[in-house]
Parts: sequence; C-alpha cells; structure tokens
Amino acid sequence: MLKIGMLANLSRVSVKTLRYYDQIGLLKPAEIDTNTGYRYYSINQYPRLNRILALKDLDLSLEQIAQLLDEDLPAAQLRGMLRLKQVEIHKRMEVEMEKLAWVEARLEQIEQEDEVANYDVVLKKIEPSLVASVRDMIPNYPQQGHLWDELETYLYQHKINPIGPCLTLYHSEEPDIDAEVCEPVDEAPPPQGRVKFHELPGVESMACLVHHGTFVTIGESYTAILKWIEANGYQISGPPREVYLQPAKKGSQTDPNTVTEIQFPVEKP
Amino acid sequence: MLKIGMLANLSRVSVKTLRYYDQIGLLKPAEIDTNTGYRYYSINQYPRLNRILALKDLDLSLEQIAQLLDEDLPAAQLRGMLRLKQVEIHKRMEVEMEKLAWVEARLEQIEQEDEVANYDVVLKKIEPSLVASVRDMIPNYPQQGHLWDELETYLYQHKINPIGPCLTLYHSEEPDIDAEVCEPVDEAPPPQGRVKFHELPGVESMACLVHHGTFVTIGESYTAILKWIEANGYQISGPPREVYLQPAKKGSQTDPNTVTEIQFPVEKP
DNA sequence: CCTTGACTCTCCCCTAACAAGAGGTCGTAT
DNA sequence: ATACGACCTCTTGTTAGGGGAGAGTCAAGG
Repeated sequence: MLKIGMLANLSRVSVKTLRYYDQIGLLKPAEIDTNTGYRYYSINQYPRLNRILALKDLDLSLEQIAQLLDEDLPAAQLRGMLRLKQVEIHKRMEVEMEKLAWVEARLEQIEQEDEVANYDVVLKKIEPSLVASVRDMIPNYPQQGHLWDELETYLYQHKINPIGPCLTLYHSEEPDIDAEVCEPVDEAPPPQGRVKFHELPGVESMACLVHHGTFVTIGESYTAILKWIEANGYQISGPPREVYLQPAKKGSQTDPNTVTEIQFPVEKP
Repeated sequence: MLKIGMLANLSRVSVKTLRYYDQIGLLKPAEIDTNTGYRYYSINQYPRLNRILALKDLDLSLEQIAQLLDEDLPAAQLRGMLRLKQVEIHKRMEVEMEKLAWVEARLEQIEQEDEVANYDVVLKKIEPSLVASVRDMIPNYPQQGHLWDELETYLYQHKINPIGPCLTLYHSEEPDIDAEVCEPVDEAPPPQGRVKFHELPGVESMACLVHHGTFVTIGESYTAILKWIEANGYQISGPPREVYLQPAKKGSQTDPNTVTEIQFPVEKP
C-alpha cells in the first residue's frame, strides 16, 4: 500500500492531481482509512494511472478517459476513436500551419518596410442575406454614386428600411467596372425597373480587412489584402465586396473617420 | 453609434463576448447611457476589435492583447513577439507530430493483432538519485538473485533503509548480461566490498512501460516498448532500467500481481 | 514518552474566456 | 397600450487542477 505522496513520486504527477482523480472517480484509492481519511493506493493501480496519463497526452478529457477505461473498451471502438483523433490532429496541424504562414507574412512585411502596418486580415464565415440591388457598368469607382441614388430613392418610395450596412459587389475590375450596389433588406417585394431583389450567397471563408480613413487611400488596403491572400496560399473564389460600415452621409468620400470593410471570398487551391 | 447587437453582427462575435471585453477593459464602448446602461460603440472601434480577433487567432491571451494594443507597439517589439510565436508554433507542431506517431503506432498494432494491447508507454523526466548498488555479469536474468542477497545483507547490517523502489540497470544484453542491482538511499556511507554508492544520472526523457504480471511474460512488454521507441522515431540513449514497484518478497517471480516498470532513456536522433 | 518535521486531510478560493439562464428594463412598431 | 425583441446585471458553470489555511497523522530521534 502506497501513501499518496509515494504514488505521486513514482508517477510524477502531483498529489493535488491524484486527489482530484479520486474526487471525480477516475482513480479511487484501493483503501481509505476511515479514521484519518488517508488514501492508500495499491501498486496494482499504477498501470491504470499510466493509461490515464497516456490518454491524457492525446488531449482526451478526463471524462472520456473514465468512460473508456470503465467500459473495458472493445478493440473496434478504440480503433474508431483513434481514427477520429488522427483526423483531429491533422486538422490542428493545418490550423497551426496557417498561423505560421500568417506570422511569417507579417514578419516579412515588417522586415521590408520596417514599420507596423495597420492591416489585420481576419477570416470569417458570412451567412447568406437578402439584398435589394442595382447593377451596372461604371467608368470609375466614384461613379457608383448615381447607382446609390437610384437604389435609395426606390427604397424610400417603397418605405423599405435597410437592416444592415450597405455594400458594393465588384463583378469585374478596372477599367470596365461591373458594380452592384446592395442594401440588405428582410423581405422581397416585387422587383421593378433596375432594382432587383435576390439572395447574396453565404461564404464559407471570407478574408476581411478593415480600411479606416478616406477612400483616397483605399488602394493600399486592397494591396495589403491581396498580398495577404497570396502569402497565405489562398485563391480568390468570387467577387469582392466593399462594406460601408457607417450610415451613408454626404462628404463621406473624404471623411477621415470612414470605416470600410473589404471582403474577398477565398478558398484553398 | 452602434448598439451591442449590431456590432456583434458585424464582427461575428457574440454579445456575451463584447460585454466580457468591456468588463476586462479590452474594448470599452465609446459611450454608455448612464440611465439605461446601454453600451454604444463607435464604428471607429471596429478596427480595434478586428485586431483583437486577429491576435486572438494567434493564441495570445486577452491580457497580452490588451498590453500590445495599449502600448501602441513599436515595430521592434512586435517583431520580437512574432518571432517568439513562430518558435512556439513550431514546437506545438512537433508535439502534434509526436501524438500522430503515437496514434498511428497504436492503430497499426490494432490492425495487425486485432486486439488491444495492455501497453501504455509514457515519457517522463527522471531526476538523478543516489543509490547503493552491486554490479556483476550474470548468465541469465533470474540469476540476479544473489546480487540482491549481497546488497540487502549489506544494507541490513549497516542499518540503511531504502527510500524508494529498487531497480536493476542492464548495462549489456544477453547472453553476457552486465547487471547492476540498485537500492535508492539518502546518504552515502563509505563503500565496502562490491557494494558501491553513486548517483544515478537523471534522464530528460525516459520511455516507461508498466508490466503487470509475472516475470514469465515480461519479454512481451520489452518487445512492445522497443517497438514503440522505433515507431515513434526515438533512439535508445542509455542502459534500460527495471523498477520493481512493490516491496520485494519471496515468490514474487511468479506472483501475478507483480508490477514492474521498464524504462528506456531515449532521445530524438 | 515527547517532540519535531514531514505528510496528509478537508475546505475554500482562483484560474481563462466566455456560455447559459434568471429576472428585470428599454425601445419601437403596431 | 401592448407585444416583442434587444438589452441590462448578476449568478453559476465549464477544465484540470494550483495555492494556501488550519488541523490532524506518521515515523524517527532524543
């Protein structure tokens, strides 16, 4: 019979841990002195403790370990579990790889320019949403103003209120810009004229970057996010969006407090 | 000004999270209505929230993020931090690789033998310890009995009590076994005859496997741990140890409750 | 037999980053 | 006026234990 400290020494786990395992029923001492409360372990419990430690190294929770050990696991079930673990570990490795790519891209950027950029690209999942939109070819970016006028007028006349920030989709690039200006709405009235209602598709992984400042410098943010996409081994998989995060007002083209989110749907090649 | 739910929608984080960030001072709302307690965020806080999310993806703690953001980080410091992260991620990847190797080795074993082995190899760090020992060549393993007799008699005569489980070191294998039987002690009296006192070196990583049962079947356990060492890409880096985890008694050679730990010092090649 | 020091016991509070839920207030649309 | 959703605070729970207080226990030495 071993006292708790002795078993702790042998197995290199802390006394606290052993007491905790007793508490949750994962490893009950073979005997407890009813007078003193002292825990006495049998050396035969050592193999069980060892299994616990081995399974814990695989990031199983103590609850899962308890189940496995008490069910006297059949080979098939254990095999299934290991397979799952294998997949899980692979996934975690991929995630780590992505982080590494992120860090390396940032480091490279700092080395080259010796200053901290304001760019923080984040991947998000975007849900599908219903929008009212007007789409047309425009000669240059600022010219989308009249598309907005058209859309807003229509919505105003039909007393429809947008339910989120408005955005522009760019279906093609310069010099022939195919732009679609959108306002999210909650229900679709019959379309009319050039105003269409349709569902904007959801995007599994959307690379997002927030541009903070006037539109004059938005090109730099585009450069940054495109560099990021390339550096992290992604591919653009759809038309980019420009989300205007504050309520539209006159003069916002040059307002230094303007906040715009640039979004590119991406996927691993 | 955005209400909390609006910001939550934009950034895809939960309202709970935003409230929590307020509570810990990481992202205070631009304004709080003193009557109602409603939080109002400025859209200008959106970039900060984005930075927070980006840094969180790198497994920085919220406290670290708060420091970084409030110190208005100089490029040099950020670079240092990223370097550290890089190393950290590499390390985690290695750990994951090891787990993967472990899982794969186990799967292979199950495939081949279609049953669950009782073998659980664990890596531990072993501290140096002082031992009294007798070392000699023996013709076969059971013949170490008289070495034990010699050692025990000596200790008994000198009234020295062992302070832990006894063990055998095997400096060479069959057929010419160079065995050293050891009892851990706390202080070294002058050596005498064949009994030596010395320090058993600590081992950074010791592969340990518990054999539960009579010595007759211990060979299988050796096979198992050696297979494990090979499958996980380790190399043996010193003489193996056999630790006898219960107090010695007569007949323990065939006692089915005997518990023995086999230890191999290992290192990555 | 007594003391000393090392062990051990229980009990309570603490961690990080939120989630869940109770119970109450606020805002706005009908 | 009322309903409903959004929002508030507060409490509790999550994992796998760590830290420490205060009290009891064990074994050895004098």
